[in-house]
Amino acid sequence: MARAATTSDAFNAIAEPQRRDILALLRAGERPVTDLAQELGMSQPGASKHLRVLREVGLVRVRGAGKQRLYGLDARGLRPVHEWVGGFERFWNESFDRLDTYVQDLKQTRQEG
Amino acid sequence: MARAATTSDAFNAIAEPQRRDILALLRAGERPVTDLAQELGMSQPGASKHLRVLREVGLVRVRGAGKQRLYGLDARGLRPVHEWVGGFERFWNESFDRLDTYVQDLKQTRQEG
DNA sequence: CGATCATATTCCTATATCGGAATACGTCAA
DNA sequence: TTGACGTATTCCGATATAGGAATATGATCG
Repeated sequence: MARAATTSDAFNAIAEPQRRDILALLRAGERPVTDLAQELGMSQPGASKHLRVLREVGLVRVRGAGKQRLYGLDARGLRPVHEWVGGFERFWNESFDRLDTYVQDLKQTRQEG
Repeated sequence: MARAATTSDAFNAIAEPQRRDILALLRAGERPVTDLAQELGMSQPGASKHLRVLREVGLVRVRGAGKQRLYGLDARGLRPVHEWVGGFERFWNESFDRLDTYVQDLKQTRQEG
């Protein structure tokens, strides 16, 4: 098998830097495709494709506005990502000396299972 | 071009669910490959490959212990991820006037695939 | 040395990407 | 309708994956 689809979840969708850039831009409000493409220095089809991925994982919503289609942020899908990564917070806040001690501590008290 | 390498950064490395599982397990302390493989129901070569990716992005470090190699967590690389995602926190916590407006809009306009 | 355990790498295949170019689709204005 | 604009899709090629099987490397001990 190959790598999981970019559309399989938010983790995969935001692995692409350009898609992260798009999401960041959309915090300022809704925008049409061409706007995003120009601002981020990518082609219009390129932007459309990235937006399709973001839409499929639910990180972005579209709304027709005349000739244009306005893309807007829907950040709710990022919450699980934030929570998962947040589960490691104590580990990057600890110094490595303390981390080693902590690890040894765990080894000794691993009886609990 | 193809998708960015899984080893290009933490974002890509943690896009794979099994690698996230490995990292989660390692919070309890260092572990040898076979241990991880068995606990997560994957093959030994499979675990080794995932650990290689994690090591290349610096999320994991190894230390030889006799015949074994103990893998340990180095979560510092997750901090940038946490911070990036955290930049959207107010958007999923917000009461979301804009989103609500948008939803009402949808009811009036036509659907979108 | 030779045997054995622990781990890493290689080879293979099916699949999925990203980007560019060309093109199709959709909507509005005259 | 026609034309023009905004956007989406399709086709293409190069690349890279995850996983299984087989094998290679490494370390320890008798």
